Amino acid sequence: MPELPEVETFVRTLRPVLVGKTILESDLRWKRTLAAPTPKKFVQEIRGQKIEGISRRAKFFNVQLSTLREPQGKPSNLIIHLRMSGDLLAVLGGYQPGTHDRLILKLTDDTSLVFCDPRKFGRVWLVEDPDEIFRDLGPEPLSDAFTADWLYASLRSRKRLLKPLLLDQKFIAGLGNIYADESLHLAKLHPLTTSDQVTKKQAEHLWSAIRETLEEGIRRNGASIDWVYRGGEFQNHFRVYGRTGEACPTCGTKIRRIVVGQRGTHFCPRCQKGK
DNA sequence: CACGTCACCTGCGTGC
DNA sequence: TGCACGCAGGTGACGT
Repeated sequence: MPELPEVETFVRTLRPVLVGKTILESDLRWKRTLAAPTPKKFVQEIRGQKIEGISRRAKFFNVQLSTLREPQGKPSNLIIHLRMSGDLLAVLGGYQPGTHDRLILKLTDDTSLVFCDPRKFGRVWLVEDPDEIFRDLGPEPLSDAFTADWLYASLRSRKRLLKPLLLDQKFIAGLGNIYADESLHLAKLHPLTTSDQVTKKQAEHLWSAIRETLEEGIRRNGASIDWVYRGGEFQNHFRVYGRTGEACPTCGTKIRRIVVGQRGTHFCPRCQKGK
């Protein structure tokens, strides 16, 4: 489900609800959802931990915890990735587990944190050092580290198709299929353009297109599609994603769909030339 | 290093 | 109505 703007929206919604609460009990309902440590260790270690903060890195949640139980308990981090169909919600009052709930954390103040994930692709880690998970990620596209110069140099230094490159989390962290297609359309770049043939000017356009698209996604509280997720309204402002055969908002040409790197890819054949 | 293919999973919409 | 099929917001492990 989520890309950077959706995760960011979740973080902003969950933060005021979760911070300060303590985890009383955990209910791991699908073992493979837990990537590390072992279920036994996880259930033992997470009990009694207090939620100090919640932040985002790329499409990951990082829930920072501190142990109140033992005097020298080490601070740890609950890392969550929703992958395709995951959902994370805080529920007040008695909670009855649903069919697709994979992990439920019972918190103080009669609150539950529910990780629901129909397709079971989502993963949860409990680690001391979040960098263990984040180490190989590329720059945050909304941070100062992501500059037009950096993007230009990085595009030129490899020879990759733009679409799969934008989806590569080691290159830039946080874009997914929707925001990659939308960014390429805004930048007027064909998804099959080879990265080493992008001009400086095009790189600058792509840089601002990525930022604008992500910022608009966040401003609209993310995109809600299909039966998963709710709340956002960016889906009502897609220019190309999921609009195969409809008119390009810029020039009216019919949007085309091709498959690139096994992913559906939407673009305007008139606005996005170059292949 | 870059690319293709498969695997992991369930559920929904479409067309016969 | 039933059923097969294609599609889905992601990523990692392979092989070439």
